[in-house]
Amino acid sequence: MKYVTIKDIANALGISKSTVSRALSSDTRNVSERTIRRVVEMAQKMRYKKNEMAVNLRSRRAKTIGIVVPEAVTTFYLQFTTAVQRILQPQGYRIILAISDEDFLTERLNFESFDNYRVDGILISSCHHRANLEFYKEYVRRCTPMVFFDRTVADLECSSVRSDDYHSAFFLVEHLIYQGYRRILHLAGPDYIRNTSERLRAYRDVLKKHGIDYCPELVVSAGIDEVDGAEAMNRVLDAGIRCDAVFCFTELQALGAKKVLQERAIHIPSEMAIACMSGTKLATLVHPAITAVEQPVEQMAKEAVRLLLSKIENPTAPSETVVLPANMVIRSSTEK
Amino acid sequence: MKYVTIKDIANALGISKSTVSRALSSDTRNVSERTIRRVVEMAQKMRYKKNEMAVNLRSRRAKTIGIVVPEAVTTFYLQFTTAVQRILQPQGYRIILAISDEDFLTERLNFESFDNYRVDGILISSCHHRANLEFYKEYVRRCTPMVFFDRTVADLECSSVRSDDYHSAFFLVEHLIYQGYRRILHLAGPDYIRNTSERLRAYRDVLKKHGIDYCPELVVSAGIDEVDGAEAMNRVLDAGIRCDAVFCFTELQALGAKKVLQERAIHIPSEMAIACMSGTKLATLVHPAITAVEQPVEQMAKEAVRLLLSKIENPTAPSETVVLPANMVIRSSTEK
DNA sequence: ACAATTCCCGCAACCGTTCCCGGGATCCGC
DNA sequence: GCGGATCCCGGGAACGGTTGCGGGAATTGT
Repeated sequence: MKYVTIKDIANALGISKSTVSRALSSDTRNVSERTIRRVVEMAQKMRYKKNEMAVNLRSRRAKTIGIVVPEAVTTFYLQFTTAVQRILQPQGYRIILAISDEDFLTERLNFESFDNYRVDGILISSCHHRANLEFYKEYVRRCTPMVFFDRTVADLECSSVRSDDYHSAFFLVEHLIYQGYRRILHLAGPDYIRNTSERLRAYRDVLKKHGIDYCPELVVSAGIDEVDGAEAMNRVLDAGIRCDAVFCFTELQALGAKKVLQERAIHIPSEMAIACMSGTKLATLVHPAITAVEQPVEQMAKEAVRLLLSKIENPTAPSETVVLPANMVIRSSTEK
Repeated sequence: MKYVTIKDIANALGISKSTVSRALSSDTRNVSERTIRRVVEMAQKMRYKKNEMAVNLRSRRAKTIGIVVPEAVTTFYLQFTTAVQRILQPQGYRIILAISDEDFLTERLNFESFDNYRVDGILISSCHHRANLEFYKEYVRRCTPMVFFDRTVADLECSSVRSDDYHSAFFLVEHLIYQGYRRILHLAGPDYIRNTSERLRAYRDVLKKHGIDYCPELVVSAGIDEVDGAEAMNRVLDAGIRCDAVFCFTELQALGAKKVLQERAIHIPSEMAIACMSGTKLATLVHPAITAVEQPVEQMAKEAVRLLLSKIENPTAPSETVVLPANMVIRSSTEK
């Protein structure tokens, strides 16, 4: 458990620790080949491991990126994290992941912890787009390198990456209409997520475009997970509200709703279509597979990393907002 | 971007940095109440944030736990991580997560990186139970506090936590038999995962117990994910191999197999039952819901943390192997 | 009034590494 | 043989905290 230090190596070889340090970073013009060989061999023999903490303190760079995600139930954030890791690991960065568990106080704690730890930069998907606004602003003011992704925040002078929610929602709903569905139920998201209003706006705009009246009873607020989706679906059916398609805010909602439909022996898609935003592999795994809008995870990770690295290099660089197109994948749940 | 240090506070107040340090840790018997108040106020005003790296270096403790997981596709490891975080965060620990992506070289890199970083302890689920054996042994020999969980490793003098694979697999297969299924297909796991042989052994033992002949063609190796499961299922059906139930190594395999069955209009569970190990919420979300063995995640996290903390306190403490019972949840996919 | 104790605070070393600076040795050219 | 460049190496100050030790001032006891 006692770790060997460069001082130990220096003593063993009877040279100074500065030389050892230089030898280990193979600074060829300041230390002879022979010495390098001797040091490297001794380091190997003594099983020396560089203490990263000391390096970080000295260099004032942690070589670490923090990622704050709202939850770890959906695989989306993990795919994102994995993608970021694949890009940044070869560049010598460590990735720290913190899960806010949909609680904005935990999120704040996680964020502060990263900052105390002097990470080089932070990627964050906010779990509440208003509650922590002032908190974020403070960090933005202090030029902490940070980039929002997926669940971004309005009114903030900060780089962000998200997919084009409005248009993809628009196309998705319009697809339902083209398939002949008319009374489209919308399981909306909670109001603390910014995307909720975007998707609702798209929904209304599509109806207007196609001359369909907007019925308030066809829009129900339904949380984000499968329990929320199932409950909402049951409420609607029990209330006798007539509809022939469901447009869900999340994939989990859709799975919950789908299960309710199947248990009630309502056939998908002939009696009721189902489609959702935020689709992942899950939507393809079930039967029937669900038509969904999928976020371009890899692409988002790539852009987020690019923006973050640019902020790290120059904290006062102008912010950038990247909006990526999302893919709509049509599957059997909406093919009449 | 320039962070305030205790030295800055000391200068601003015209006192020494030792006093500031003591005041900030509210060392009441070595610094006066008045000074503490002045320091705390000034710290607040100057937006001082303690540099954790410096503290760690000095105290020689990173107050950090590293978790190495094989993949982040299944939610199991994230639930585990979330659970660990919930236990350890209140105790002032940070959690670092590294994803090996089922690659043992990446795993090695991740592990070494944690060690270089002098984390207090490491929780690891191995992605290959043989490839890195010598590597692990070296760390065990050096008394690095580490605990294996879920995918554990044999022949290693190290604490570990896993669920009782053999018995739960046994019960699961036996359940199929009690339901009247006789020709049970086993989609086995890859041989680099230790559990593969355990589950296969259980499968054979159940058959023997019930006097059913073991047919080699009913055991096919099938990777771990849904693509593997679907391919294997297709191969078996195309080869005309007769069976009336499928016992899957993983949940994803089961979902892949289930999809193939449904696409071929083979009814579940009347024509073919399906059951799997490593079940999560996913198994409940699909229709019909899949009978599965679920690992006691929270319990595993609790035990893993307990074992790890004990190793951290006393690195030479004797190792312990904890085997927890897993739950079998019977669902409609196996009810004839 | 004086010794003993208590109370605060500053000095300086330390954690393990990097890196600037300076100095001795060797080499080259003239 | 001498000035200057080049090559290696050691000393020591950082990075930002914590902590043992010691000392001066204030308080207490007799």
